[in-house]
Amino acid sequence: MKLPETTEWVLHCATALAQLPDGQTVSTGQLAEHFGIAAPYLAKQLAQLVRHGVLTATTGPRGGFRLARAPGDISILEVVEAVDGGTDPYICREIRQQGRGASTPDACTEPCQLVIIMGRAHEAWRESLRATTLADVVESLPPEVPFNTRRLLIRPG
Amino acid sequence: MKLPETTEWVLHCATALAQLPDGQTVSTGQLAEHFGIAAPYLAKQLAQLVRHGVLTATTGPRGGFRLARAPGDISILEVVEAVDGGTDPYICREIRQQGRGASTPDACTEPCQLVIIMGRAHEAWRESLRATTLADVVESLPPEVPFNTRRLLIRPG
DNA sequence: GGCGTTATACTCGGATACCACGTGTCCGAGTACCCCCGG
DNA sequence: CCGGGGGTACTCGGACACGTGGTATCCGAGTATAACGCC
Repeated sequence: MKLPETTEWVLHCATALAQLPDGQTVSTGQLAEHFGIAAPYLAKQLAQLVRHGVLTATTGPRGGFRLARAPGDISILEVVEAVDGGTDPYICREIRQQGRGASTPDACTEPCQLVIIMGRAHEAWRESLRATTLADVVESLPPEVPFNTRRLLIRPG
Repeated sequence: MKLPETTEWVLHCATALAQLPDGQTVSTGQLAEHFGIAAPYLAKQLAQLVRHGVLTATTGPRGGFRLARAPGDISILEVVEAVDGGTDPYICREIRQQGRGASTPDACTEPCQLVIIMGRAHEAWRESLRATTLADVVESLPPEVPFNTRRLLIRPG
């Protein structure tokens, strides 16, 4: 079980955007250079965040990405599931109804116990990520980090 | 983020083994036929469980697999991590120390906040799965299921 | 009839191909800005 | 000096190859069993 490698990218990008003044846009190229990662692939992931309503994109000169809402209204879960897809890691193919030991259909009115258990665990994971917002992350950073982020990402002019 | 498809296989196999009398062994072929799945690939996964100390294997005629410990001492987490590998889904490559916006090393004495958040969520997931044992699963099954399992998996002779 | 030996058949374990999804890259469509020209 | 129009350069968005890890399969090593022959 593993998340896409780009999860770290988008989390850091979202955190960086949360440190900027409202309405400030940052382009893919800026973010890629800021973190030392491949720009085209990053663009693909940021587009995914736009599609899920986490970011807002602006085209043209001085365009780029910005948070779609206030940092306090965007949970880590939203960012992670936007890039990952948000599908349940455990999928039940109802093998209890297959093969020689298949249960009768009337014994399967209740969902499989294992699905319930795995689902509870996944929901615990989601709940844990839902409890933290981008604002919380920014709050817990060393004070000099937001200062540097603003200095480096706010475009001259 | 997704678990191997075989996770469902091994969970059901472990549950089935937990329904049998102590010491009773079941071969790969029996389990494969019981659930209607591919035998060779299932064997590979069961070997994985043996390597992680969840099952015990016996070779030769009337051999096969059985639980390594009592059902009440084997958690769902053990089974899942045995087949999945148990690695953290989120891996931190420390991109905060890379690129133009790299933080100074002395600002990185504390681990990245995002790692902590993601780690907490993963631990919540693990804790949820650790709380349930195979005995709990068997307990919650309809009464006729263990009866049928024993009837079908205990070998004649 | 009892015991030792041998042959057998059944079991697991590791090594070997195949395929899908994540990874990485590119080029085209669209738009806000800026400059230039005319009034 | 002011307003409008066109060009330009910058931006995002979708379409196109590549590689790694999960999926699927096979065959060989090892062992408890069972039969058989001998004592």
